[in-house]
Amino acid sequence: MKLTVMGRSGEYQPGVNALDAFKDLAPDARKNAIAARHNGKLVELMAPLHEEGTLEPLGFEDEEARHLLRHTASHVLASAVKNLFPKAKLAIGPSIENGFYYDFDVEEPFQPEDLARIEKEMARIIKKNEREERFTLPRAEAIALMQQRDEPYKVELILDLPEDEALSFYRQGEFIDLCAGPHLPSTGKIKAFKLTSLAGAYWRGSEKNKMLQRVYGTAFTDKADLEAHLARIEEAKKRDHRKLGRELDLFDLMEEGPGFPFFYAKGMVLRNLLEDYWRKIHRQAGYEEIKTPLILSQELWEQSGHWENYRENMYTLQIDEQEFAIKPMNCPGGILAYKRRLWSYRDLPARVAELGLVHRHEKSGALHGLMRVRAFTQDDAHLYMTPEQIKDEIIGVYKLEDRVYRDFGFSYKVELSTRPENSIGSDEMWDLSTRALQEALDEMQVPYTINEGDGAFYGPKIDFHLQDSLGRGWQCGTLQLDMNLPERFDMTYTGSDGEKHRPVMIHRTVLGSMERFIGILTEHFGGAFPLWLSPVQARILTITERADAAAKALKAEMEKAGLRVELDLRNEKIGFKVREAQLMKIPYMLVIGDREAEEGTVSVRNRKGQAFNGITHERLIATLKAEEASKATEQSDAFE
RNA sequence: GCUGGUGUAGCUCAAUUGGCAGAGCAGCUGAUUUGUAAUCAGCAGGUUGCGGGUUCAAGUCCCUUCACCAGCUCCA
Repeated sequence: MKLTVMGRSGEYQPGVNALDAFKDLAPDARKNAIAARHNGKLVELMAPLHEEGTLEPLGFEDEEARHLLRHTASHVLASAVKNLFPKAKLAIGPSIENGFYYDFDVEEPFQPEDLARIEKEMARIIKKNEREERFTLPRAEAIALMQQRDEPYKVELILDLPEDEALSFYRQGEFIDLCAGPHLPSTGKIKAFKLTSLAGAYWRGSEKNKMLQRVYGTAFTDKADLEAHLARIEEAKKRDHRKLGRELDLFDLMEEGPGFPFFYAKGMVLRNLLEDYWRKIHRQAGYEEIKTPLILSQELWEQSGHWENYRENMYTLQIDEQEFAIKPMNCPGGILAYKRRLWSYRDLPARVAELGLVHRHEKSGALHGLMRVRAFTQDDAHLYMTPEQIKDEIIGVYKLEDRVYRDFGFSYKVELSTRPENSIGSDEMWDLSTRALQEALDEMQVPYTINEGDGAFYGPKIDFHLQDSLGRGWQCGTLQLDMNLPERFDMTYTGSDGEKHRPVMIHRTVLGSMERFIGILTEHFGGAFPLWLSPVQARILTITERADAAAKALKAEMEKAGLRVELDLRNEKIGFKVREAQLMKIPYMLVIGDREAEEGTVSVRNRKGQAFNGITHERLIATLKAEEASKATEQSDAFE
């Protein structure tokens, strides 16, 4: 049979493997190959091939090959753990983005010091360059083997696999694991690895199950790549919004208010700028704005279904012997506002926005800076429409979301979440709503993934996910289609036929919550916000006190133009003042000494460290105003 | 909520086998009037997260609790 590698062909017996074919046809590529693609399909290098066709060597740069290498690394980890802790039971150990993990059931949880020991043992296994040998067994023998080796979790896994299939195993020295593969031919290809952390993780991801011990690690073919990866993580930690929030005096959390963030003066400037922007684009998109109460009666929450489905997350209180709850969502209040009067089909669609402060009792372990808090302001909106208007309204919301994320320079991922277990409403309603969302996405040709069973209890939803500095995804925008609450609250509008009809409702957010969005923004820009969002846009630095008058005059002039300016008149050296302004990531430092005071100019230094001398006040203000209006994320070089 | 880890001055971190709680930065005072990332000197700053226990003696060992960090679960 004929195999072609990078344009060169050769004749082979069926059962030849990729390693042998590369030896003849692509000896150079063989060295870096950690896997191969055979007629478009990923194969391991030692797997016998039975079909003729093309064979492509895959190095570490290939994503699938990378996963394969790290999957083998997870086997090395498991085999090292079994050597050191013979009683450890194996659970699962996949490759993940940027690394791998393996879950173990051990009597004593691992300690951080254990990682070094395990790493040492892994290094020994890698040095021995043990072969990964695949073999298959019929189901009964597979179960017997795993029982004999005392691996109850593996037995449980086998019992869930199809009954008529042979099961594949990999042997690596003494170590044997139930595994679909594919793998490296031998452990020696793992040239650089590191165990990064320990954590608990529930067996099969359910908190009803036992908590196992998870060991995380990462692996590369090159030491330098590993170093670079670890350095990148260190660098990303410097962008952590919790650190920057404190350093830049924007916001913080205190022990006295777990999950209840403080916003300081500068953080509020940023927040108010965001709100200004938000109000403007919503006005343009045909929304009106309302505000509903923080506290509403328990009865209302019973009617909405929140009491039944969301109760453990709600804060409650008693007023004059009546039960009330602090709102965890804005919809019931919005619905009451809708029901205050009669509606005509001519009034629809109605788009009603609300910056609504909600409180939710999140579990203590879930809290995370501004990303996951217990009190947050959703940039909520409720859209009421006739069934015919659904698709257009979904598209309208989607376009608004897309436009906003673009304005901030974010890329995002879209997920469609379907009916969860605890839900209200009929099957038909769920079908209809889910299909409407799907059709709208398809019509706009938006790529999305489906998140089965992750919808709101009252309807399916489309979620928009943004990433933080460490690549963790956070849901910000959401678009939820709801045919249930209109039913529950008996919402109506009068149609052209004079009859009462049921409106359809969309719940949506764009930023998600002001808090989370500010957290993401802070990390995205590493605290160096674009000029239009910078709490302080410029700081005037004097060389000596002889420049004080000129500095004050410039500040007044800039403030008149609507710019946010600070003055640093302290008796300090200019280098010191520059350093402090730089650390606060202030976009423009305006230096005034004797020369500038006399000429009526400034020396402009931007955040990137470039300095421009002899800039007139008019030019300075005009340039800054232009950069601000453009919403540019890069600093202006118009001073050159 | 669960598993593991960590809590020392406003911030970043020291403190040997249990033996007098310390440094840098920030703050205050004084001197210095300075040209693009740290001027010098002095002063002050603490129930070592909270509560209990062991001990002649606890930042250090034990228990409880709170908060934070990583992950799991759950979610904007």
